[in-house]
Amino acid sequence: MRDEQCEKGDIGMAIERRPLREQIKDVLLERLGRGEFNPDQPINEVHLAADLGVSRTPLREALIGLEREGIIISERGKGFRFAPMSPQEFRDLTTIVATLESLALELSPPEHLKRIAPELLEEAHAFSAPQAELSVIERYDDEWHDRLLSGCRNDRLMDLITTLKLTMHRYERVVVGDRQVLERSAAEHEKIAECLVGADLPGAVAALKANWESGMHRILEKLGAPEGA
Amino acid sequence: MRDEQCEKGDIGMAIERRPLREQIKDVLLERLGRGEFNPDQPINEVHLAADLGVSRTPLREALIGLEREGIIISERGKGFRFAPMSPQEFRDLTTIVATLESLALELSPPEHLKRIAPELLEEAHAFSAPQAELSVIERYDDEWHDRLLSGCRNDRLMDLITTLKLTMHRYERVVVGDRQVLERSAAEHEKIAECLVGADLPGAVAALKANWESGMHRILEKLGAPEGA
DNA sequence: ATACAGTGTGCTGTATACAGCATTCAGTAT
DNA sequence: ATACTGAATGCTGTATACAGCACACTGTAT
Repeated sequence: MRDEQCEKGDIGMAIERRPLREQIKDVLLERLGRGEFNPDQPINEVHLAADLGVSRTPLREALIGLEREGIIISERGKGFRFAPMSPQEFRDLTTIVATLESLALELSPPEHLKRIAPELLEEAHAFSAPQAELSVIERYDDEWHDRLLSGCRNDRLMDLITTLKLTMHRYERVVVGDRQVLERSAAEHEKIAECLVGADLPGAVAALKANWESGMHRILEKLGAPEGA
Repeated sequence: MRDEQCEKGDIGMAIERRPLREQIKDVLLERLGRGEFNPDQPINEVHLAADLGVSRTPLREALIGLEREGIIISERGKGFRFAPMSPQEFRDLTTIVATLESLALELSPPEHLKRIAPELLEEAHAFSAPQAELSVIERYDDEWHDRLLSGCRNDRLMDLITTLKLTMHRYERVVVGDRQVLERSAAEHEKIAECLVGADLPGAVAALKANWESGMHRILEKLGAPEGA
């Protein structure tokens, strides 16, 4: 952790100082994304702080920061733990994010959507190309959605979507690397983009919601969860 | 702060121990609601901790907890401050909450809505009654909306709505006590309830959104903000 | 008068210490 | 063997200490 800090005194380099708690949050999220922590796993502050090379104080502050994002839960006397995962939670989150992304799309200026629609379509096509590298594919979905919503000027909404997606990434990791699943995703992106090219916003919104709905089913299937509510 | 803790050893009383940081959060929210803190006001941790009778550590933890809820902002080297208020932020939040409440209403079981619709209508009428006490009126809006959405079983959605409303209460305090404004609110509640009594969910959703929209305009007017985006 | 450098002060961010709590283990009674 | 009680241990939540930073003020140069 300390090795990653910028060296003080370098000339010409903008020194960005971030609180340790923010840096710790990033590291924990990265490790979580790599599967180093399990759902419902208790966190031993002393051990983890030693592992990260910091004292317990900024670690606790980082964990409290992640608590509100649904990634960590805490209970007095028992400390912090990684949040459990459940199919119901995933359904709940998907419903919310689909609605919020749809809202962001609706709030986007039409001229902006008109401008980016061809790029979005081209990228959906490119993703389907068999020569695309798998490591590129894995990040494709988030970036495509980011670009789709890049016109939305409601800052709180975009912040909220980002935060909620952080929580959902724990579930999505189940399907990373499944090429067939991601190809279906690209076909759905094409559908959305085609609607935008044709200036059919309601159609695009409906296709976006369908994209989330089918994505939810794919992941629930992988989790071995029943389809019902 | 310490005087508010339960005495250890009382017989027959369930001892609920909550971390100090959670208790501090509650106190800060209450004081904020009473107008004791101003938007954009810096927080002196040493002074505030002394004022609350605790050490800086749980206060910092509480502030970090409130940061995610948009009530506090922090910057390295400058500490914490109460979030500024801006008409644009209020617009953004209102748009989000209106959408999320509408989603919650749509997710509510129809039989539940059918059952509570008459109560909702009755309460909207009761609110219009001139004999209602002003202090009762002030809490009316939140409680009415809570009951309206009491059938929604998406826990994350309800949690999110509650959180976002915490942030919005800073703005709504501007109009508390304005009887005329709140009477218009009740008329809008009646309209929503009437749609539910008539099993017209789309109509209720539209009326709910209109309720938020007009509420937004009322508050923006009070803030002296222009109507444009 | 204005601009710049240095110093002092108060505050912030983090490390460490300590008291209390939750859990586990050992000993005793039935 | 099982149940209960008390002690030990590890961990959590909070208090305190300390180093570094941000800002205001003072003195000096132009």
